[in-house]
Amino acid sequence: MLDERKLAVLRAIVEDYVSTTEPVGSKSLVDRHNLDVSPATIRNDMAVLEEQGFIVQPHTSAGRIPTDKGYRLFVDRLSGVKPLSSAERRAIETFLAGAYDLDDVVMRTVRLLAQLTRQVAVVQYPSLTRSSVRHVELVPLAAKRIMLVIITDTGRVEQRSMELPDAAEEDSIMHLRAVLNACLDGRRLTEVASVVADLPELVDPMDRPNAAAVFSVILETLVERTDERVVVGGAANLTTADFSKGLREVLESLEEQVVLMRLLGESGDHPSLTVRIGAENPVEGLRSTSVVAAGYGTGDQVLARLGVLGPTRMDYPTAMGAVRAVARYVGQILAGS
Amino acid sequence: MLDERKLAVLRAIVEDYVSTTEPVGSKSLVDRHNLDVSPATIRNDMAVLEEQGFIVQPHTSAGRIPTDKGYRLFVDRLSGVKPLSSAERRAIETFLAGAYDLDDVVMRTVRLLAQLTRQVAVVQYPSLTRSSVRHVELVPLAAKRIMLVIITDTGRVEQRSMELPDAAEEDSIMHLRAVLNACLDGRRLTEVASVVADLPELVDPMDRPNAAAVFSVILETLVERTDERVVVGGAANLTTADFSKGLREVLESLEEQVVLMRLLGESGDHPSLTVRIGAENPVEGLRSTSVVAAGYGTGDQVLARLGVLGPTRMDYPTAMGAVRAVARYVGQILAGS
DNA sequence: ACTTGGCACTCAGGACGGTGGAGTGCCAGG
DNA sequence: CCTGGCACTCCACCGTCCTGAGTGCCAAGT
Repeated sequence: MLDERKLAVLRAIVEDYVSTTEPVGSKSLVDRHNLDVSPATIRNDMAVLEEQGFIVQPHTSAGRIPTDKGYRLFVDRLSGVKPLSSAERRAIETFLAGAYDLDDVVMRTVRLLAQLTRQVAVVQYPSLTRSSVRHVELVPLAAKRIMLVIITDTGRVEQRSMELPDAAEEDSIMHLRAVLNACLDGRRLTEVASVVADLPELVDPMDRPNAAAVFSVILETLVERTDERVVVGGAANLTTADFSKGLREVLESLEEQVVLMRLLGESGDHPSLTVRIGAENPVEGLRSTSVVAAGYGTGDQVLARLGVLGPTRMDYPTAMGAVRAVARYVGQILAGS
Repeated sequence: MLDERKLAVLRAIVEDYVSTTEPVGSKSLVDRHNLDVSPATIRNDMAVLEEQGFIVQPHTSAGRIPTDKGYRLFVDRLSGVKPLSSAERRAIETFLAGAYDLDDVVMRTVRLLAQLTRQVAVVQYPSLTRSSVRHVELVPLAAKRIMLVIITDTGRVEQRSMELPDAAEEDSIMHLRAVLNACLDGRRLTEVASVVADLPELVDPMDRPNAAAVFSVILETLVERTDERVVVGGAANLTTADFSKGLREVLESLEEQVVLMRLLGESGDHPSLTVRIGAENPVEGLRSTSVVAAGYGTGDQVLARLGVLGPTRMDYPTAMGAVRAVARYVGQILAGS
């Protein structure tokens, strides 16, 4: 149905349109790429491609531009993942190696991705539900007020200050802390709920009310709160691509955590590259953008996802290369700390 | 030099221009506001105002628009701070009251400000240098690796994972932790440097190398690192105001922490409202924007600053009202937690 | 059965020119 | 010092024309 040349034509159209931002016509195609046929032939091919829905013309007698479906075919069958230059690889390594903090890693990653791809970068913090507890700390702040700090093996630190029902002695808080650490240390967060249910028995009856309060906050923080943090960077890159009035819509979407999560793909269990093009996108208002995302993690374990967002007219091979490479390096960094 | 009426004219011009985005002429001025004079008179006044540099015409025979100097005069002498409606006050209260976390407070504040003013909101985290230590926690992660967590009285939690020179027993870490808390608890961060200098003597000689490492990281984190965190929200509001191509520049500036700090005003010791108009702005690239900022804190203590950023053509009275009100409420919330 | 050159056709976008209207500056008279 | 009148300026808008890039189709060639 689509012979070899027609595919080549589609590829050429995508490439040209991405680099020039202008509808591409049969003439300019033949001399830019060395297709050994005449413009007329190309026109026939283009007519077919258009009929099949891979390209359209913005108006009669203008060049063609790819449709979402066209990009999809391009990504699936016509283009590979462009590997980074060695200079870029080194840049990534040195840039990420300097980080000393989970926050810092995430921040640097966002900047890096944005700079590498000249698109908007989106990085999700290592998922809470996939990490395990490394330490629980209770810090007395006032008579009836403590701060709860939970540290995970991925380096995430969740903190929450809370009111206690009863005034508590330093001792009883320390005891509670010991119990918590003994029972929760090393547990996957998904197990926490069941473990916590059994805890009250281990606590001095006097302290039960306080303990119960703490337990419920722990559950709230670790289990119920799905709020996975997401960081965005490089929004300035949106100005290059003219979304005309849609820009506002895009910027607004980027400020909503929930939207960003859906964007990266809630499933996200496999580390491979995911590409969502235009209307494939689950988010209303980002229907004119594409997302290239990948999971990252330590070893085989996928902790979270990261990616870039840009206009559907995006340099997919490069974006995919950058996302994949960065995801790998971030995984290494996290594994090593 | 500028009589009463000329000032009224300037005020009217600013108000009209802000609300319509269009140059305002003598005719439309007289019937919109009830100045009891003829357009011709107004024209004379406008000629004077223009000569003095308060207004300009974009081109001959168009209306006038205010200059930075004009806005400055408007803010200083012609407009008060518009108090919020009671509905807005209630909205602020309920919205902020729901926060359970410093992070949460900051995030909510940003959203609130952005929504209230329809501008870009900028909120700085409570300054480290102005807070005091409430607790220091050392969490063993591996044989030679610990996580250092510092909690301040403003609710900020700074964390940092670090490598130790020697493997350390749980005991010696707990001891170090006790020493640190005994000596640092309640200290202003500015005092930390001198206190830490005396610490090594209190530590078992065996543990000195590890202790030294920890101390130096504490200093790095609390003292040397000026990196005050700043959060931005409502960037989508920039699209309404047409900066044309300057938009990219503005967005880029907003992604740089350092720039944002300078924007809010590094001085920032007084809690009162600060307005920076156009070229008054210290930041290259934000010369076409204005910033309305205020300090916030608990009681008389200024912890940090927050504000909004928008085009010079901005509704100053409203923005000032919102910023002032939000700053106060945030102070209250922080004081109460 | 493709490919090719030729040809007529379409249409967005830039250049040109005219017009209307909002706004101005200036002046002479109240 | 204010005011009405008047001539002037120039942007924004509108229709027109024109050009060029690009197309679809067809008939001829391989």
